[in-house]
Amino acid sequence: MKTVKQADIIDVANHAGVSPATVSRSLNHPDKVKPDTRKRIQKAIEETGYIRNRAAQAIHGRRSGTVGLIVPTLDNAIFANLIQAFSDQLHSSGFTMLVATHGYDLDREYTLLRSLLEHRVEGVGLIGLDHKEETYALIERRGTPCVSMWNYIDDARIPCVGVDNYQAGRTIAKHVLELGHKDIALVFPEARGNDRAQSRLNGVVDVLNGAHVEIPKDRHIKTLYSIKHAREAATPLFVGDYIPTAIIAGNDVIAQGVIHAAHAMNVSIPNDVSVAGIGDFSGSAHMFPSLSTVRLRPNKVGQMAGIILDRLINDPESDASDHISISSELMKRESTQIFR
Amino acid sequence: MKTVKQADIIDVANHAGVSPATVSRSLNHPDKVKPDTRKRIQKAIEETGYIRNRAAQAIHGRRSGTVGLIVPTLDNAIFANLIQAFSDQLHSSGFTMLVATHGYDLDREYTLLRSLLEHRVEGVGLIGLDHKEETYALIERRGTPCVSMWNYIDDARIPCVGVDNYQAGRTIAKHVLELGHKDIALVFPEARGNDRAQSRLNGVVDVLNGAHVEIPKDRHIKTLYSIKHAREAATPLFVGDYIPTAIIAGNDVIAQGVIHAAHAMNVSIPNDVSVAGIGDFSGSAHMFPSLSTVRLRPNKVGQMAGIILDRLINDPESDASDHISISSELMKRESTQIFR
DNA sequence: AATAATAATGCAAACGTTTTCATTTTGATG
DNA sequence: CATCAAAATGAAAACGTTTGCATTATTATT
Repeated sequence: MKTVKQADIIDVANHAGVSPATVSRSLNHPDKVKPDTRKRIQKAIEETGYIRNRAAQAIHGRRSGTVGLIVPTLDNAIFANLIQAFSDQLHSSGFTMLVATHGYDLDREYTLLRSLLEHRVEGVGLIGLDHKEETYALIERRGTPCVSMWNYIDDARIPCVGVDNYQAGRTIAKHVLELGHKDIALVFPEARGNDRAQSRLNGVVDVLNGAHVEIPKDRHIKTLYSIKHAREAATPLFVGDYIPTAIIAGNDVIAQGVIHAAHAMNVSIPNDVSVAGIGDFSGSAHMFPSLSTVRLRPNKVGQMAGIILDRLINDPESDASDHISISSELMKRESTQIFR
Repeated sequence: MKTVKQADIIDVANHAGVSPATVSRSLNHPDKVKPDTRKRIQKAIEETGYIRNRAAQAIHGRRSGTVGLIVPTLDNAIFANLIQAFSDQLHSSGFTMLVATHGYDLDREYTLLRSLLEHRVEGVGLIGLDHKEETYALIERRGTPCVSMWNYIDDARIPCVGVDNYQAGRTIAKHVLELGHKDIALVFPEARGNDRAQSRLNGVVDVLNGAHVEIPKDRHIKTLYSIKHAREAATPLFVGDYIPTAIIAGNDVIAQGVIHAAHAMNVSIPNDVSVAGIGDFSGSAHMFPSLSTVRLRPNKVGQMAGIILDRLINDPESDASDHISISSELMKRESTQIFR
């Protein structure tokens, strides 16, 4: 590729026989230039192949037209919906999205935030509320509009719109209790450094303890976030006579792993054991048996977060301390049933 | 949020008692400034909370440090792996990724490309090879480094690294034929405007026709890309006596829908009907029955595309016409068996 | 100690736009 | 046709950096 000299605004101006100022105006305030010249300029733009340089605009305190999004990973169905909705919403407000992923490394998250700020993003979206002090400090110091997604917490330090994971945990635990189960096992991802998982777990445990149901240590399994891992991790639950009557999984993927483990051990779901997930991922409704779970509506979260961020950016006077909880709902399906 | 005056390089310079030029050098060519002053500058940067303005750098013909990625949608497991690997690879070369989605609308894709070029991305990644003439023309006119991902075609107009979807189609069709099946049905997404699906379909059909196996019209089902849709679309295949002995699905999601349809109609997989997919999505290995499919290795594609794009950007002399095919492999699992 | 070479720094121009202010053109009004 | 207001345009400064060149400080060499 040879680096061709790209047309700039001056080339266009010369080509159209006007001053650069007029070209600029024609682009940014079309009503301020005579329709006739505007047409001439338009023609010159096409003929020269001119494309505005946003860097040069941005330098004038003008808007960069970008927002940043920092997520742990893209490679995860959980976030896909969320990000897509967030992106769509902001795009409809004229923003382009800069995305960076940190792979659950909070140090890296901080570095990425700095990098996005170098690009002068007008706002940032973050996932969750578990961030380094430096990260919070940087956002506050610069006054960057910011919204946290996915997790909802009452007293969050930054505006957040999310699922109330704690509530979701409570919902599914109540469901299981109401079916009459007492011998309950938990299969959850490691909660440290993952506030979503922690909140769910808290919700579940609080409800169970409230009903005087204790979970012995060997019935609280920790697993990684994959079907395969969950399957392996859950298998010990199905050996011997001491089998729980219900299992609550930290999310639907894990629940699926649990169900596979049960099948492999010739344990019938839900006749022998009820299994419940959290999340209602695409597919959960179509599994066999279909999975009882809690619908979290990530696209609503993303969309709402986009709206909030847009408001924070364009109307800085607006109350910056929004905390929006997107309601979740129990999806009772085949994988849970009454304890006989 | 009140807009605080953010520190610029001059503030830092004053703070450190040096000239702006020295600050700039200290940042960009640290070896060119005395360790002592460098330390002083570093301190001033921290105290003022200075963050470089990349727009101002970019204006100097310096690099913007961004690459653009335009995808149909993020909300799709197919692309998740791919994008993540692409992003990781480029991040390790120091780029930040600008992402935009067009929702399978090629007009919008063109608009997005323009928008990314306004941001002076140093390169762009696209999905597939089906683009508007304007899109190709714009890329060529500006000489923007560009790589197309996911689909591999011999004579592609731009560098591409992808799965050979045609080959994948051939592979799975051969597998089914080798098992002895002759009564074969196809369940594919609409191929128009989707060159990946089209290539797969071509591969399948070519092999079948080569073996003189014809697919009657009513055994070539079209469906949308979702488990639910595929399930509904495939159901008619299982009514009556005239049931195929094998079904090839355009991808694993559709295959899963087909399997659900079969179960619902009391048709046993693979005893009554063999089902094969394409893609080997996460989960396909753990379904019941586990799905025979073709592994496409999207992460390899993303990674390789990142490498190519980096090379195209940093070494413009390099041959720009790379066409890399990532090999796929047959994953024989439980959902297909020999025709008795 | 004087000189030469080298390292460190500063000055000012440049990058591609936008915008303020001044100037010119246009059109309306008397 | 003269005058004035309004509309359209241009000239030049500004934005926050980087960099080539000039200058000054430092170190090595004799």
